[in-house]
Amino acid sequence: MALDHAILVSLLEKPGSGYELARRFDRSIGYFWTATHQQIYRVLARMEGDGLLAVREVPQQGRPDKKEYSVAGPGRSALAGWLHEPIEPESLRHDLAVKIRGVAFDDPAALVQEVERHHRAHSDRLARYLAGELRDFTGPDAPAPLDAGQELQHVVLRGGIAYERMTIAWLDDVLATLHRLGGTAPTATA
Amino acid sequence: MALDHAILVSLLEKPGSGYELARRFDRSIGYFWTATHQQIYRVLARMEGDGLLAVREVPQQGRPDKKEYSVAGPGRSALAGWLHEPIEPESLRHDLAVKIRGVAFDDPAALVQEVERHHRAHSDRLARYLAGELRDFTGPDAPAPLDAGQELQHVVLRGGIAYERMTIAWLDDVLATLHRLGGTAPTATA
DNA sequence: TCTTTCTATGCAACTCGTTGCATAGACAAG
DNA sequence: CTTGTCTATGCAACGAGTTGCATAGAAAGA
Repeated sequence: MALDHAILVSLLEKPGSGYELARRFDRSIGYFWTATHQQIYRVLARMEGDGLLAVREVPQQGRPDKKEYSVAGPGRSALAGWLHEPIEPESLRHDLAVKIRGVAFDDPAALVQEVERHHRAHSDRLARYLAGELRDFTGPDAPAPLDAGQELQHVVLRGGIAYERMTIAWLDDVLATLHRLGGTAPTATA
Repeated sequence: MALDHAILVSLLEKPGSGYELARRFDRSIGYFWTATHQQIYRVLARMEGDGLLAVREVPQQGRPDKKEYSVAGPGRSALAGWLHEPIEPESLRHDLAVKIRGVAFDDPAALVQEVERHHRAHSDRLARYLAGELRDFTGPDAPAPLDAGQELQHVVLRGGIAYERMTIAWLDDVLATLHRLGGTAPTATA
């Protein structure tokens, strides 16, 4: 049910339409949560039906009307309640690790390109995160004293950055291991 | 569909029953994948129906009979095919990060205990992983020259260790941030 | 002009994953 | 002797998440 709460947080930070939420989930919220527009529209409809959200039809010129959602009183209470409930520490689901162990029954060299591809993808993400950090929190154009909300956004972003750095270092380790096992020289990455 | 492949890898490493698989998923495979016995039984039944697995009824004394599954030829091919397909770099789903951003609309101090609880859980996991590493790979009782399969298991375990270390460091960062915002002294953790 | 792209919303079908419950024999502890 | 725990398998229902498709107006480019 955490998508519900992610939506509540995002709408509290700024009201918006399902479409806008979907794009936020591709950007800042995407550091730690992903969702497709389908999921989002479905959940918005349900939460509005339950009275957690308020809708406002906003006519626009040059583009279709949109439904702007904002958090209603009961939605705020629901979020507050959830914040005080304990949640389980999450556990990983890492496909690539399955592949790595599977390659014991196949050719280790075959996985090198795949690992390099992931290495590039994570390096790209890291670059995007670092650019965002500079823009919003640590650069010259960032607000001088950050408010509480911005401090919290920053610490979450630092988590994303730490995750990408850790993953990149591990993928280097994986490449070195595959190299040792397969005798294949790893090509340069990033 | 990666559960299918995780099961194939696990059964190639060693054939076993659904019950045994469920326990492996709580242990070594659990470094990077989780599954309940329900999921496992359902997937085993489907894969056997598709001819990917072979079953053998094993009568046991003092306990119920079990069905020992092993990988059939088509299962091996299916795994090999998947190993050569590219997969998407995974994206995170981190409930705690949602909570952290949500606390901007609540009391930051309220989250301190929750974060400390997660800190302890990850410290415990790290300790278990390190103990496993010593036992199976780096300690005096470990096999002296590791074979390819063990090298691959080790590099995956190193990934789990790196993940837990990174997470613990980040939770320290989160606690310090909450402390700064809320003026609440963080209590000692682990 | 025609195609593509962007904004904006949504249905239908499906797979994946979780939760609760049921069964059943063997063993250990109270 | 009853309760609880461990092995071992499974059904039913639900909720979460993905994929494919459909619609529709406006703008931009070939």
